[in-house]
Amino acid sequence: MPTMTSADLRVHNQVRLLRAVHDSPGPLTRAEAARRLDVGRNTAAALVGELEEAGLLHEVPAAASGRGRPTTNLVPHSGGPVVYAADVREDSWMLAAFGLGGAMTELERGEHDRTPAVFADLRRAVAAHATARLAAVGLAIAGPILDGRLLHISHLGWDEVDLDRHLGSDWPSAVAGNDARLAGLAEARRGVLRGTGTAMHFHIDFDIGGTLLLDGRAQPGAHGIAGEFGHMPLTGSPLECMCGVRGCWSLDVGTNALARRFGGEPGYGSGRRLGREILASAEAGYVEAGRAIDDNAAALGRGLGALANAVDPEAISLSGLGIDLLRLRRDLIEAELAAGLMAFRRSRPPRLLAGTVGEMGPLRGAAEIAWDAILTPEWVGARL
Amino acid sequence: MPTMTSADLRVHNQVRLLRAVHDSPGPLTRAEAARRLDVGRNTAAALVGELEEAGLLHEVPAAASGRGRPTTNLVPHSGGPVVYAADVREDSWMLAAFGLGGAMTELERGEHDRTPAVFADLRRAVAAHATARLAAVGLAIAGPILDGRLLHISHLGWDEVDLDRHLGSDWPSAVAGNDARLAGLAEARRGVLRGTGTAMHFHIDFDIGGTLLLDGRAQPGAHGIAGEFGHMPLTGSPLECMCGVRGCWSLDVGTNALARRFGGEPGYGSGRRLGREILASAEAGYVEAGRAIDDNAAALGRGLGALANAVDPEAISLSGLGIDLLRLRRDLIEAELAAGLMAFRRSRPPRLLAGTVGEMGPLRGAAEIAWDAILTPEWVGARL
DNA sequence: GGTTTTTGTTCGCCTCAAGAACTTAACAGC
DNA sequence: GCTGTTAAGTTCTTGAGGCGAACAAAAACC
Repeated sequence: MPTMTSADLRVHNQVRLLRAVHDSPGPLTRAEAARRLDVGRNTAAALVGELEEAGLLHEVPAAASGRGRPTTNLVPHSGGPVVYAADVREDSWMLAAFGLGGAMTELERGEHDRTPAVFADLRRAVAAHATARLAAVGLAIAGPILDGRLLHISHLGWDEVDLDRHLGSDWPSAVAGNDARLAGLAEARRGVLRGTGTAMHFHIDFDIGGTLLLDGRAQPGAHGIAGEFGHMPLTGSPLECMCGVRGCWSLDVGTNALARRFGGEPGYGSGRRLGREILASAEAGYVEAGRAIDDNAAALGRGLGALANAVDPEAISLSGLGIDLLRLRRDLIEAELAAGLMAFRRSRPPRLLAGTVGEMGPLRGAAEIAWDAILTPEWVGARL
Repeated sequence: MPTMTSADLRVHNQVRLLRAVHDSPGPLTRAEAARRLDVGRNTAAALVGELEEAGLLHEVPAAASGRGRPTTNLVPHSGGPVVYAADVREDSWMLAAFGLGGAMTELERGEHDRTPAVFADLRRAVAAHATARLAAVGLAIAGPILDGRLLHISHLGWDEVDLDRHLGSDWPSAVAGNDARLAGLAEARRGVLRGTGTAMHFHIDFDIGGTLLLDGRAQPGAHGIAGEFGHMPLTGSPLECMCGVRGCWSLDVGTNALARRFGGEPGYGSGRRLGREILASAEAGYVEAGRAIDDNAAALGRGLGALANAVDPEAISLSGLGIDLLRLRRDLIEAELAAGLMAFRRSRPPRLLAGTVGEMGPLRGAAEIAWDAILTPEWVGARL
């Protein structure tokens, strides 16, 4: 609970108003905003007026809907702040701009050579698209980020890659997060998990990453490296994992597990490709491939059940391969999930949902954490 | 972010002041409170004055400490609100009163016959000690509580015991929580986890219960039944658990696991007694007992490592048998914990701490949730 | 006994949101 | 096409909150 004086109230309510605009799925009218914030029409007028003055919001006449005097829609200011978000994957990257409300404009994308040189590319790209309007940069990275700085991505051979060193400090407040966590955040803010209290999201690719979502916030943990659910021994694999632990859940779920089964080489690239082929074979009816998919789905469900005992989520959403598994073997996943649930919980299992944000999940999540850095009393207050 | 008007500011700051008094480890002076809340001395005077008026706080002259005009200590009002907290265990119960700041007064305790009739006893006890000052009741129960109402305690044969039915509704705002969760909350508020951001607590008794603590709040999950970490298959046990799942961590950790090893009957009572005897034997140097303790400790550490990968806690505290295991085999627990951690995390393992609140942890935690129900703008505002 | 330090107290100032009363701009019905 | 209804916008007054400045009080220090 922060200190607050009557003067701080204005900024407090202005932030609430901006958040309402940002979070609103559709266009938000001034009258509706007043209702949502539970302030009078007069107060809303004052708030909006000052935000317009500060170049943070713009009013445009709204199409009349029904009786009554028509109102205005609250839209981003043409000169207002934007955030850039980048998604750095194992072999490619992408940079996009996001306005208030979440409108995306792709800026640039590229491949990279699997060395930290990608961050130099990114830096160049941000500089190339620099604007005075740029207010924050959000980064999604396919690996754990310790204390917001140090990357440890074993399959790329990145051992203690220092983000600060590679990115420099010429950007306004850069914030970074794990891709799976940010994908989950995107689902919680703009996808299928919107409005949930306690939820989990899992992105299934060559392995599993995930996050715990509480009231629309993705939990980072003490050092920003929470969410490695894939590296818990939930399904009894006897193998040793690249992470240094034996028996990880990820050894049984994801495209690496599929590839390994057919003698393919597990790995982020080849494993993923082979895994996709196996998925296609299974869909085409090949029995062996189908069995592999079954085992993958079963292991997924079993692990989710175990986690549900600990977390008691209202809903669990999946992305990546998880969406395919859900499409092909939902019954199996749900059966195994139930088998992993303590008996008394089986009458109220968590809802199991396919993510709706899509491939851009990490990017959208990165935009959200960047906006979170902006939509604070401090930043808005300084902007006037 | 709640709506706030200038009139709400008063209550907001009054709640902050009461919380500061409640959370302060030692006596809190008015001057120090003003600094902590970051309000002026004049404002603090006004806040305290109104709270004294409302019978929520009392000022007593403070012993002068160093230079300067002496100030007053903020202490509970002699007619102010108290909360009652009850701890209902498998065969006994206890009721106590807690004042603002956490001062405890035991009211009554008793055995029970392992049927829900205990709640009638409890109801009688609360009625017997009824006061106009009673503002809320907190309940710690040794089992999961679904949606704050339905108990499912398999080893007692309680299947869908409805708390509301057994307790009636003649109490002011009763809140209930799982005992392990509340023990963790007590550590986070008044024990070894005070001040942590992301932390976990585990109470090890005949099995394992726990909770995730974020900024001093114990996470309840969607239905209030989060925290059953003991019912995840973290250590590869082949056995079937009473909870209905195979391979639970709890099958390898806790007094039941010790008892089972020596052919004893697992169970909350006998298992616990036998487990304690084995612990004593191990301390006395008996080799077989020592091995059993070793295995228990190793399984504990291994599970904690797995969970730390997912949660990234800054600290993990233990209570119950966990304190003994930590005392006897900390090295083993830490080694196994490290082995379960992803390699890159091993340089920053979570701090592993023995809880300091003690046996009354669940009771103190129950008092905390009861006070949480009181120290809100709504309640304080209504009280004037 | 004077000085320093810390705190309590009083008073004027500025800001905020609320509420009431009024105005404006659409739609609906005849 | 006119009038009534409905929902918003606008204006002004009002009460409350916290702050800062100036002053008073009560202890310790020298």
